Amino acid sequence: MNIGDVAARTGLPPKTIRYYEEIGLLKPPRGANGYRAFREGDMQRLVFLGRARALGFSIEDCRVLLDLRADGTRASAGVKDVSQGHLRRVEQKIADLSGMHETLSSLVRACAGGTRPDCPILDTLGTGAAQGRA
Amino acid sequence: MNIGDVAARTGLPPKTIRYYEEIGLLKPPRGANGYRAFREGDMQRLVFLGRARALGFSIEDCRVLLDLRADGTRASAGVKDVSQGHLRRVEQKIADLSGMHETLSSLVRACAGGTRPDCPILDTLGTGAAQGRA
DNA sequence: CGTAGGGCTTCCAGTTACGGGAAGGTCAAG
DNA sequence: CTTGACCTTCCCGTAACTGGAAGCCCTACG
Repeated sequence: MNIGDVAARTGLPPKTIRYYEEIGLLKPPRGANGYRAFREGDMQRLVFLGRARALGFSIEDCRVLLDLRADGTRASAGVKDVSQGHLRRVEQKIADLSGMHETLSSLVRACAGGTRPDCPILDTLGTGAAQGRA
Repeated sequence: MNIGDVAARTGLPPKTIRYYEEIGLLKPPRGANGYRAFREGDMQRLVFLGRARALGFSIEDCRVLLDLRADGTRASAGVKDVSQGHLRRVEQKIADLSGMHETLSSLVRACAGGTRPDCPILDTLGTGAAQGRA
């Protein structure tokens, strides 16, 4: 299978697939013409990568997960560790963004938005750091 | 004031301050020795930048906000536009991350985590895409 | 007065995970 | 045999810095 077919089937752009090969996530053999000749197993790895990336796993996490999958034995513990670590980072990010969201939405609500020269948003960013929580 | 003092007072690392100058966000004059000589106004811009960045505004957003602030007249409308745009992007990000969080936490819950060779996380990532929502 | 230290300067490279685009080989169809 | 779609590699650009090297400057101490 050529890269175009694999791209169509996995939903991953050819550029991304080449990149994954470049960083060693898969090693499709080459045909006589120099084209990558993807096997079924390469496709499976790419599907795996696409799903893991969609869940926000980093490339390095994906590398570890692929190794654990290939390992076969004692996979669960490692996989769960990696996933929990990622889950915690996601939770932290959500918390950070929620904090920003709260402040931002209160600022936007407080701003009249017309042609008035005084803007509570600029005031808050520029001078005293006080800001209401609603 | 030298860059070290400014860094201490604004909480921004010297590297970051130099970077902000490099991309044109401020232009502190130089002393005879080549050192940056920060004025009060430079400090104020940096404080502004620090707060805006902490709220997640992009550098380009910050540039616009600083311009609007310097402009003086008709600031509110533009500032509100920029802030609302940013707020929407933050909301989108939270939504994306919440989706990941839901799937991830259900997967982690489903994984026994011991030395068992079968792992529902690997199974979900590797084969059929079905996954319970709780 | 010499030197040791800390602070300042610039420049270069690396980070994450690709995307855009150029230059050029290959393949199937008409 | 040419055309057009596909493939290849290579290099640059992204956001917002951070780390580190090489080298100048300034203050203080003995």
